[in-house]
Amino acid sequence: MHSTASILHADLDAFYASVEQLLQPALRGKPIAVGGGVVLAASYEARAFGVKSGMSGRAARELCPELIFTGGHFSEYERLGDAAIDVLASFTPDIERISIDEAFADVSGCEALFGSPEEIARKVRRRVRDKLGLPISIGVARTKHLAKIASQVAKPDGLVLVDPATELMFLHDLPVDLMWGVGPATKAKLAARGIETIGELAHASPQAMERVLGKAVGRKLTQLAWNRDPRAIQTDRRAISAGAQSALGKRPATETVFAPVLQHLADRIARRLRAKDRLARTVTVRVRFADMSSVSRAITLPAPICSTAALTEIAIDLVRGLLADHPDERTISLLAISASHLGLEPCPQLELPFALADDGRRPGTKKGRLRERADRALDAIRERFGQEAVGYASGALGGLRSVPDAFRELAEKEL
DNA sequence: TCTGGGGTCCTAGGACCC
DNA sequence: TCTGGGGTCCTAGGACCC
Repeated sequence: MHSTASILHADLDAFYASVEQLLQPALRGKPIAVGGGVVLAASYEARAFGVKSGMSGRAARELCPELIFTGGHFSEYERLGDAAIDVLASFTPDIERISIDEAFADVSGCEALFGSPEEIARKVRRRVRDKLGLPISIGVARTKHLAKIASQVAKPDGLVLVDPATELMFLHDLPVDLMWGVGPATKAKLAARGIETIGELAHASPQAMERVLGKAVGRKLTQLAWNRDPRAIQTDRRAISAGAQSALGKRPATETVFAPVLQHLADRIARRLRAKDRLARTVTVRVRFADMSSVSRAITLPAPICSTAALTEIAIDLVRGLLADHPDERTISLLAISASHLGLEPCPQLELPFALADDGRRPGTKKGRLRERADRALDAIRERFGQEAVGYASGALGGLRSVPDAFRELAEKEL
């Protein structure tokens, strides 16, 4: 790790909402929410009323009667997010992108060319403001963890540089839940022991922390509380799983309900896998019931898959078994599929037959190959004529999709 | 405020092997 | 009759992040 503060954490402020206020000047300075049925993003003016992303539109309106809802310019989010990261990348290639609106950069060694880390941060902020019209907050510190905290403290539209000489004074006064990895559950466990600041966590017994929070979390948080963060910037991170889910409201737990939804979810995932020549060996399904409790089932296959049909059948099998184990649950509110154990090899096109049952789940078998070909043909048609041109069970879902596909895609990680 | 969607990592227990 | 210990893979659930 460096002894100087050369890690930047840059984070666009209320990104989707800021883009809408940029594109629609009438919305500037007003409480706005992107979305309708559900709040996908809220402006700072709306957040002041307690409006948060994920909230139902109705709940948000109750908190803030003058809230303005707007549709999203999803392709603009992608363009502007990329452009902001490009500004950062014009100073250093050592960048780790966390999401559409957030990235780390290590600018050690850039001093001669561009000035101190603080000067670089100022330039980035000015350039993003001047060229793109968007507010971006930046934290500068010696470690990733502290830079991230600094950018949170800097928000909105600010810059915070943490001097290594006084970093613990800065860190230890802050509340524990500003730390990466401290959410509601951990915060409550710590509060129960009288720990509310990062300094109090730092001075607690490490053994006690490991007992209360678990070995890994206890150890990690103790280290981070002393700003001992060994993580370097990771420039190319690929996803280790790909999933899709859909909230259903309240629907009966019957096959006529879950099968078409699972087929749609499986198709979304399998298409992404094929597009990147990836294969999955483990399939996990999750069912959430009416009371919001959820249960999962997983299976690891002897050979990996990427066909929509195979993924669909396996998911349906798993959900059938899961529901059979929960006969009292008659209502489901969400279905999810996740594919993991991702291999890199492309789906075989004409390969050797695997010595396995010809159930279509093995890409190397005859049936598997036919499915694979049919899928690729559909993928090609979608590529040319749009995602809705042909598809599995597209009609069966009706008005189910509460969130537009374009919004889902923004959250997808590179496979 | 009855709660979207895409991800990552950790834990604990069981199966199985040597 | 009782029974060690380490390693790896798998499953289910929980917590967290953006």
